[in-house]
Amino acid sequence: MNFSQLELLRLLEETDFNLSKAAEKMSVVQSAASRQIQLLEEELGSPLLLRHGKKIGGYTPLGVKLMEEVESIDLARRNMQTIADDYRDNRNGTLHIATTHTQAKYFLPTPIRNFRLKYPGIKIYMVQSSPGEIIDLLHHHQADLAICTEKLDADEKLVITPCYDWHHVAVVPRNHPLLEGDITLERLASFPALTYSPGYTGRSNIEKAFNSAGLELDITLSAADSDVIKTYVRLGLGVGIIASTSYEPDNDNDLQALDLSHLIPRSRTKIAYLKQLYLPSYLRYFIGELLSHKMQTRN
Amino acid sequence: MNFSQLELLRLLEETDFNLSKAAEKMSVVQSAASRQIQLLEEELGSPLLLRHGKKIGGYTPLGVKLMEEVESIDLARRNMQTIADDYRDNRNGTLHIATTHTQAKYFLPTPIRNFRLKYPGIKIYMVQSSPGEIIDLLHHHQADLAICTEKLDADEKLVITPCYDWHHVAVVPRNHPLLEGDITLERLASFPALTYSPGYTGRSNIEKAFNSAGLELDITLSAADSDVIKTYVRLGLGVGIIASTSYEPDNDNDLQALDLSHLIPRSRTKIAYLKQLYLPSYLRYFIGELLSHKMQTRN
DNA sequence: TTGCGTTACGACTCTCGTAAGGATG
DNA sequence: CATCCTTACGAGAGTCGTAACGCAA
Repeated sequence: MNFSQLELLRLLEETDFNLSKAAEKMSVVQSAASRQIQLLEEELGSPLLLRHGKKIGGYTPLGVKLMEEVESIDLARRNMQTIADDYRDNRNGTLHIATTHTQAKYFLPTPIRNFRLKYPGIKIYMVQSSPGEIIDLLHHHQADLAICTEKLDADEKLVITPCYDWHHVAVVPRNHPLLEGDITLERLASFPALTYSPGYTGRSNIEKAFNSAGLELDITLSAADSDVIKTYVRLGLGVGIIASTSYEPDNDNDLQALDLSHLIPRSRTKIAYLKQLYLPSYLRYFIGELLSHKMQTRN
Repeated sequence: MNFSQLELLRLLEETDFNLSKAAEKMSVVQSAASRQIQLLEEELGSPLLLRHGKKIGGYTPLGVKLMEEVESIDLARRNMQTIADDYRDNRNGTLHIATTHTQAKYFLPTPIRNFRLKYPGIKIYMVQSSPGEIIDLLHHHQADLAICTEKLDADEKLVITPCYDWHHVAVVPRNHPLLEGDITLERLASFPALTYSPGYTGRSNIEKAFNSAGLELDITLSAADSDVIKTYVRLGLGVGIIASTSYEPDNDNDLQALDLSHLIPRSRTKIAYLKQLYLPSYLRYFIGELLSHKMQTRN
């Protein structure tokens, strides 16, 4: 048994059990990969892969059980490298952040600027994606840190820390009829609405609010990103419902924002990382920056 | 990085950082071991071992950090082997039990007999030792399961399950003056006592009882084992204080047992195993036997 | 026929063991 | 001077890549 064999076994899952592709990811030829898998199966005394004819269909039940241990070994090995790298020179390294548009554009700029001042040598990779995929990226070691609002519920493999709370605002062009009179869910529901796609940035809380009031929101346009929503609000398509943090008075002074915190439950943006993952010093620092920045966030 | 290098690094700790001995345990020559350690250090980019001249003094701080991950890898690899073996044939295997004399002689015979009926192919190795050493055996993977009363307190690496409760009895030859009148701590303390060595079989509870009563017990003889104590009680050296389970009416009818459950706190015998360790099916069965047998244990 | 996994075999790389060297107490 | 770690080098084991084969859609 050796690390390459286990890595290969792990890569099979990511490649839909295509040995050729897994071999390529390991920079070896198929035949070598085939042989290594066979050696591992021979050593353990039972087949680990289901073979339909000459096609690999998946793990055997034994294989599935073993994969838990393989994951654990893989993680520990990554940690060893991380620890050693961090020890040798904690000013270099990489930081892979997975987050949504809203966080990337409106929350992260300041923490990242502060972080760069202290760790200019760290290369930052930011992946923007949907909350569901962000979680996947964490689990597949393609991101060190996730920052988002939705889909971060109890997950025993993750450490999840609340970062900051925020609420939604309605944005409308100046002189919009909504601006006259009190804001209620009923009045909001009487206009066409523009807001986030399902699964993004507190969309679930918006639905919760209208559903429990027995109202249905007429959503004309769903987008993953506040800027798209604002653009179409400017075109007069309806009332935008976005995160308060996404309304920038300086740039958005042609729009007016209306506090909805009394109508729609507040949302909580969280930070998540793998529980067993070793955090190098710069990553701990960055998390500290995120958590301290939340204090200054307007509510 | 490969498993042998990590195993070698781990063995250094067990051999007082004697590379020659560690190499021997791996069945390789010193020079090969030396080279492998160097390759690992080179790969990680920093020294892992403190070298005083040409002598290895211990791990570097980096080395210490890495050892946690090495332990984790080692455990997962053992688990893989166990899982595969268990899957291929769960009727063969080995069961390493670490326990004390008292459990081995008076508690385990029945569960082990029952276990053998179901799993005749499993080789049972029983190590008798002191509670402190029993814990060590678990941590060093030299025992799968520990059964004892003392020293099994909260340990985050262990799963500890209560097995059965018992109390102490005083044993004396027939016609001993202690037999006339009520049993009190004071009267007990007035005779020379024979009981377990410190750290064995509820000795801590015995001390607790006498200490909190402000009494000092005159312990003439301490032994690790109930049979030795009974032997000297028969010679008239004094009053024996042993586990109730160690008094066998059939064999010990020349002695009389006096219940001390109202004087000395009850003791609890526990089962422990490593939290991260995979338990093969026969081991889970054996634990089940232990836990169900406790029901039948006389109190 | 193309794609994918397995088998066969020669070339190469890597690790081991032997043996000599050097440091420490 | 005995113990222990390191260095040097040749022999051997193990892995890889090329190439041919087998099976399925």
